[in-house]
Amino acid sequence: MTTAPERRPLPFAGVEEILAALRAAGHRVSAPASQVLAALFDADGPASAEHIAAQPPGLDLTSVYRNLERLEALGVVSHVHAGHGPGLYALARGSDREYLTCDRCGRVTTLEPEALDDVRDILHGRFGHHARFSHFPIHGVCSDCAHGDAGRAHAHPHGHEHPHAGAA
Amino acid sequence: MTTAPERRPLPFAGVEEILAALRAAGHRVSAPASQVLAALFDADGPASAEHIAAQPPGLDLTSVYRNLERLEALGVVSHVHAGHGPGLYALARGSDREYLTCDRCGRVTTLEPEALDDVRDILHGRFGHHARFSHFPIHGVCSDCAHGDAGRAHAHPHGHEHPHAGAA
DNA sequence: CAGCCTGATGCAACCGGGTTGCATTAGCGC
DNA sequence: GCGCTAATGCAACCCGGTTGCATCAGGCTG
Repeated sequence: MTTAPERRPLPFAGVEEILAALRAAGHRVSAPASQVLAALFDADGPASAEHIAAQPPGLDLTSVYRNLERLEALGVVSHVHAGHGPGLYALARGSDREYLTCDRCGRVTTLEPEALDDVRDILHGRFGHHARFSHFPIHGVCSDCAHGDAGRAHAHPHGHEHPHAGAA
Repeated sequence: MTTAPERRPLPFAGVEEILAALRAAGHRVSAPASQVLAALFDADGPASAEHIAAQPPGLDLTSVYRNLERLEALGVVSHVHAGHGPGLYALARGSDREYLTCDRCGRVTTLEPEALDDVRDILHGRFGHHARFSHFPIHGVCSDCAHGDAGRAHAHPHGHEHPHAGAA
């Protein structure tokens, strides 16, 4: 799951529907698989594999990564690289989400893709570049951090953000 | 040098000027230091530490990283994270460069910062987000890869780009 | 409902990018 | 030329993530 995910996200309603899709794709539904899904449904924003593995009974990290990989191949999950930390995984309901991340507090803001259509148009017109902000987000400083505390913000004063979940 | 570089890039003319600045800052000018600088002047685009270390006599990677760190602290060098691979380092002449990178061929395109002023304005107006594309670039697919080969391109067919130097 | 095939698990080892500790080397100001 | 101290270069380590492999168990099949 290290390369850019280009498969279409699937629309789906609940865990059961996804488990059915897994079985339909020839996969088995094991306890870790459902726990990973449950964690993704619980999270309110992209979450790291480590965060997902830490859900109650305690999952093996390798298994979490392999489940995320399967789910991503199915179009049910996508991941984003928000800075230096671990990749963050989220359910890929409907169309591709795009992200803004704050380099100071680590906040990840999820956007509907249309919200950046004009930006994409500018980049395409000017450079012929087809920009995507879904796998590698737009970095910068969020409004809170910009004026709020004149610099470093609430969450992670070191600039070494450890984002496990952010805003939806 | 793992965090966002926010110091102002210095304008400078040549290696000698930088060496003088190093000495003025209380640093010593050793052979590895000059070799790193020479490699940066030779490269035509951002280069990885490994690439820099591979210059003829062969430098120790640790030393290369430490020199890059010093140079970055001086405002002479900046680095950009272009995807999953290693960080890429370049001379930071004048103002902050910004970057577009192609996820297919690994090409890194360097832009003058004014080239994205309108994009920054949109993002600031719409989300209050102060975007920077100098440390984490805009990802996507370059025009060559987009139509050219209808997909994967010239350089690194695996999508596992190994960018050591790109376009200036 | 038991059996079997095969996919999934969980552990350990490994990998790439980068950092840290530390003894040794060497800049450079005096 | 001396000596102080920064810089080097090696080894060990860290973190995020992947791979190998023996074991376990999901779920189709009879």
